[in-house]
Amino acid sequence: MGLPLPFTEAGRRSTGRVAGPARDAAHPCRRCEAVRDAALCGALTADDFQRLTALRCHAELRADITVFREGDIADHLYSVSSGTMKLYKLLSDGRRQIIGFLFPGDLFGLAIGGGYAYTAETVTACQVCRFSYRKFAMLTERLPGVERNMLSIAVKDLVAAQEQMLLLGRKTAREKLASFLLKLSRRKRDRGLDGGVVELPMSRADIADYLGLTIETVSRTFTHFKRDGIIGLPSHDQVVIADNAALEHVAESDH
Amino acid sequence: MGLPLPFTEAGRRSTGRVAGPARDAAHPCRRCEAVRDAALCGALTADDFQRLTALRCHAELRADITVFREGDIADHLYSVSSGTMKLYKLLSDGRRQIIGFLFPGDLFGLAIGGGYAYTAETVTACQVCRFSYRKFAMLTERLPGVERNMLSIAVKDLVAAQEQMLLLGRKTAREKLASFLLKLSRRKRDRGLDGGVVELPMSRADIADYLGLTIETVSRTFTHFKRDGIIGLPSHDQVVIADNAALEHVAESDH
DNA sequence: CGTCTTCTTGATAGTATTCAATCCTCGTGG
DNA sequence: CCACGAGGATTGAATACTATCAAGAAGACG
Repeated sequence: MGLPLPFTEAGRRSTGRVAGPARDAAHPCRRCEAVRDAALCGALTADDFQRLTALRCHAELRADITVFREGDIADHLYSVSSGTMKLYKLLSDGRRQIIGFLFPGDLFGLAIGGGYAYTAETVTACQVCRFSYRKFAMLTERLPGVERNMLSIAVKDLVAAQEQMLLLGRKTAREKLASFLLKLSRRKRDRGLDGGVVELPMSRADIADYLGLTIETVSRTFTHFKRDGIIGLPSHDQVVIADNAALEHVAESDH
Repeated sequence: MGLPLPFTEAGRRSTGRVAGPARDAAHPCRRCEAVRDAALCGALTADDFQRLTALRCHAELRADITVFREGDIADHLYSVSSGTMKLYKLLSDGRRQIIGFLFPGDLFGLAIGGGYAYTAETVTACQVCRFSYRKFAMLTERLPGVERNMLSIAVKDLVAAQEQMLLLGRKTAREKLASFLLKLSRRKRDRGLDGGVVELPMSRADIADYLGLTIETVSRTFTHFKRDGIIGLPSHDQVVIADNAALEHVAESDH
C-alpha cells in the first residue's frame, strides 16, 4: 500500500571527499538549514553538523500525503522544513484523535524500537527531511549532544502532551478553542511575527479531532467568539484576535 | 507552605573511600535496587550503578503527600520504589486532570529547565528515591547510557500520553473505564502476576480525574460492567475481570 | 458503636453530538 | 466573465451522553 515517498539524498558525495552541504540556492535542503537551531542540531560544531547533514534525505510533498502510518516499523526520524503536518491516532471505527500539528522546525517520528505510535500526514504542501535511525545511531554514539537534544525535544513534547490531556479531559468547547487559538498566536509571537492574526491551514475537521470535538461544535464556537467580538474571521482560514485578554480569560475559566 | 520532605542519603560515605550500596537488609534502599532494571540504570556496569546509587536519597511517605507542585523549580529526578503515586495538573477553578498513575519502578520529575509541569502526590504510602539533577548531570556526562535510558523513558511516556489523548478526546465513558482496567490488568500480567484481579489503590475521584469523567459516572459505569457480568467487584478497591474479551471489546468499540 | 468519608444510586439539567439542510468558497469549464 | 459543481463550513432542530444536584448506603476509623 502507498507509493514510496520521493525522498532524495541531500548532501551527495561527488568524490571520495565528503561534500559540504549543498550551496545551490535552489536546492530544497537550504530550507533545512534555516531551521536547524530549532530542532536537533542545536549545540553541534559545524563539523558534526555537516556529518549529520550528509545522511539527511529530503522530500517535497503535496497536501494530504501520509508519510507513515501508526504501527509502521519506525526506521526514520523526520523534520518539517516547511508547511504544516498532523499526527493522529485512530480507533477501529474511524474515530480520530489528532495528537499534534507540526510546523517548520518540528521533529516527528521519535520512537524507541517497534513501530510509530501515530500516523503522520501533510496538511499543506510540505518540505520534509529525514534521517535513517540506523545510520543516525552510528553517529550519535560519538555525539552525545544530539541525544541530549533528542531528550530535551521528547520532554518538551511530553509536557505539551500533558497540557493537551488537561485540555481534552477537563476543558469546555469554548475553553478548548480559545486555548488552541492562543497556542497558535503565541507560537507566531515567539517567532517574532504578529500574533494578532492567526492562520488556520487545517480544516475544521482537523481542529475538531485535535480538540476532541465535532466539526459543528468547532464551527459554532468560532461563530460565538465572533459575535462576542473576541475574534474576527476574515476568511475561514484566518483568525484576527480582537480581544486577547478576553480570549485568555475564556481559555482558562469558562466553566 | 509544605514541610520539607524526609529525604535521607542512602549510600553514605563512612570513610574517604566510596562506600558500596547499603547491604543492611533493613535499609529501605534495598527496595530501590529491586526495581533498578525497570527504570534508569538498565545497561550500567555494577561500578557505574554504584556511583549513581551514591547520590540517591530516599524517603518514606504516607498517603496524600505532595512531593512537588506544578511550577516548582525542577531540581530532582524521582523514582517510585513502592506504593502508588499520581501526577496531575489543575485549572484555576480547581478542575483537575490526572496525567498518570505511577507504580514501583516508574520515574517522575523529568523536566528540562524551568519547573515541573505537574504536581506529584502519593496515593498510598510510598517509598521514593530521588537524584539531584545538579549532581546527576555531572555523572551523566560520562555515562551516555543513562541519558539514552532517559530518552527511552521519555519516549515511552510520550507514547503513553498520546494513547491517553486518544482516550480523553474520543472514547466514551464505558470505553474509558474498560481501557483503564485493561491497562492495569496488562501491567500486572507483564510482571508475571495474575491479570484477572486488579487492585485499585486510588479513589473514584482519582479515576474520574484520570479519565476525564465525574465520580458518579465512574461509579455508574462500574455498576453497569458488574450487571453485564464483565467484572466483579468484591470490594470497591478490587476488580475481578470476569470476561476479558468483552472488556476488550468495550474498550475499543462501544460507540 | 457512632461519625466521617467515600461510594452508590436517583432525578434533572446542560453541553456537545447527531442528523439534516443550507450556505459559502473556490476551482472548473462553458 | 459568469455559471456550475463539489467539498467544506455554517446553521438549525432534536437527541444523547455525561454532569450536576441531592440523598442514601457502605465502609473506614477512632
